[in-house]
Amino acid sequence: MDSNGGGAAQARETGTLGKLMVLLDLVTHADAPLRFTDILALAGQPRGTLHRQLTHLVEEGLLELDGDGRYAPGLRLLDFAARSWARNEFRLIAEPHLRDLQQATGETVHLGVLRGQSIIYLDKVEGRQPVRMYSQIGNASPCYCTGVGKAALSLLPAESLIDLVAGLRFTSFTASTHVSAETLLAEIREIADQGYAFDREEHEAGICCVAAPVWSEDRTFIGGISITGPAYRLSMELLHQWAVPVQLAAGKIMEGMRVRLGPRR
Amino acid sequence: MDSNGGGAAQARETGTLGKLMVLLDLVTHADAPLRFTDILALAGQPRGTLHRQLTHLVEEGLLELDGDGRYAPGLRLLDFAARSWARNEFRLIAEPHLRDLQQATGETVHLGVLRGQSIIYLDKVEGRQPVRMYSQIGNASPCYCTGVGKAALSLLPAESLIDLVAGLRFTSFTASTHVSAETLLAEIREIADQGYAFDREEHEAGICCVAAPVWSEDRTFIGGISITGPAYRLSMELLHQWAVPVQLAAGKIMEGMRVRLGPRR
DNA sequence: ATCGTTGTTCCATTATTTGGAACTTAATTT
DNA sequence: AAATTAAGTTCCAAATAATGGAACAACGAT
Repeated sequence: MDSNGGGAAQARETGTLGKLMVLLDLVTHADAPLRFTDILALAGQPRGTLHRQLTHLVEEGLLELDGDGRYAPGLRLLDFAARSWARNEFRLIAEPHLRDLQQATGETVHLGVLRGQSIIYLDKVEGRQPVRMYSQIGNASPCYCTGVGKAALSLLPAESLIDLVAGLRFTSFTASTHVSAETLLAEIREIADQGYAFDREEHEAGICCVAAPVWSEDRTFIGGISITGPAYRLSMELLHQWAVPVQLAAGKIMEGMRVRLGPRR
Repeated sequence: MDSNGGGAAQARETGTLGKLMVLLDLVTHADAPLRFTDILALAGQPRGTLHRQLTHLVEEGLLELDGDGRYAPGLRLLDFAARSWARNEFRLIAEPHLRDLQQATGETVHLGVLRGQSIIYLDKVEGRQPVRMYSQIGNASPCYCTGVGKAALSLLPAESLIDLVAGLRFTSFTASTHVSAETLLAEIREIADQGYAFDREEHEAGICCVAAPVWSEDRTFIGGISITGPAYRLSMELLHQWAVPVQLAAGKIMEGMRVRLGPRR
């Protein structure tokens, strides 16, 4: 369902916009279009206020209201996202290297960055597999149970890391998901030392990965890349072997960023 | 570039939100990240006001501010869009039929819906290449020079059509792009009669398509599906032949919507 | 027909946004 | 290095928009 996806409905200091974004979050996180009354219960606002807010969101195309009075996410969001994705510098620079890594290993390669407590997947390159689960791009996943997430956390300065981890609410997706700050922090330290991370079926049963951290010098992007696949095919031994190419690819991406953005930053 | 993309910066009656969305449009439509001063010039607002607005957008993750003080679209937009896309009922129902159509013809198949003056592409099924989300999905294209767009327009009641066309600003993308309301309206009438539309390299040189209109009974979705490909491979004769299967697929999608959403609407 | 539910509109009160100007910081020129 | 210009940030009284309670409509079910 919702997992913890980055702490949706916190009171932010962004005035009117913040309140509207909470609503947008509510509707986009729901499993199905919501009726006015459903939102009323969830948002806990006066009817008149909520009605106007929803109307504004609909007029702007951020939400859509169907013939049965149900609110769904608006398609304008797709337009915004398509632009945001097409032009993202980090992704553009990383793409060829992701492709190389996919070629070399034959498995699916991901690029993700840390935003708040979540990893947002920026790109994905997969083999010829007929199953197209390309919904992964744009998806937000928890940072504490994904390879890319833990790799990203290993880049944070001690204090930020403590703060972030303190705010996590752990959801146990599988038997091996971290459920305490202590064990997570211990693993993060280990990852920081060795320079790569594993996901041992911590987010999804049967799926594991090796990941390496990637960052831009201006710290706009703190993230990672990973090689992901089914556990029956990817032994821990194999994953250990792949740690090297993943780290190499990560290095090339960072080098690309330096060249692209200029040396002094 | 920008084409005309649906009339970005109109003064809407959505209060604070409308003003912020204009800014978001500005930044996402730009070809590169914008400096504060660039936005200041484009938006024509007092510095203090603009600064607070941008700060709010950044705090909400809708924009991002890099180390050089340049504003880029925020990654939270991707998260919203991924959800909005994954759950879209129209797309979910259409997908298997798009797949069938791709199999039958071997060419790329698109699903798009009308939003304002633009077609927003909701899905795309292509040959052996793995789909890259957002490569086309989510993109907004003009309605007057795409097969899906003209098919969608043919569904509008006379009055809405006139209004919409009256508001168009025609951009001549190729030699065959419609540049006047008269010729466009004439073709739309023809399309309404025959039930399918062509794009004869009107948006992009060398690319043509056949499209059929698709709509949901509650008129939440007014759109179309198309088979698209390079003109050297797709003769007009071939496109004429494909008009039948495209219309059949469109029919099945509409039938699927009826079943899914219930008969009385 | 009546009642309860759901959705919409209205308007005085309240809170937020506005925009001009003063201020700080960074970059460029002399 | 000092002076000058540009770029970015903060402040606050005035203008504007959001709020929320209540009254009003529309719809379904009994």
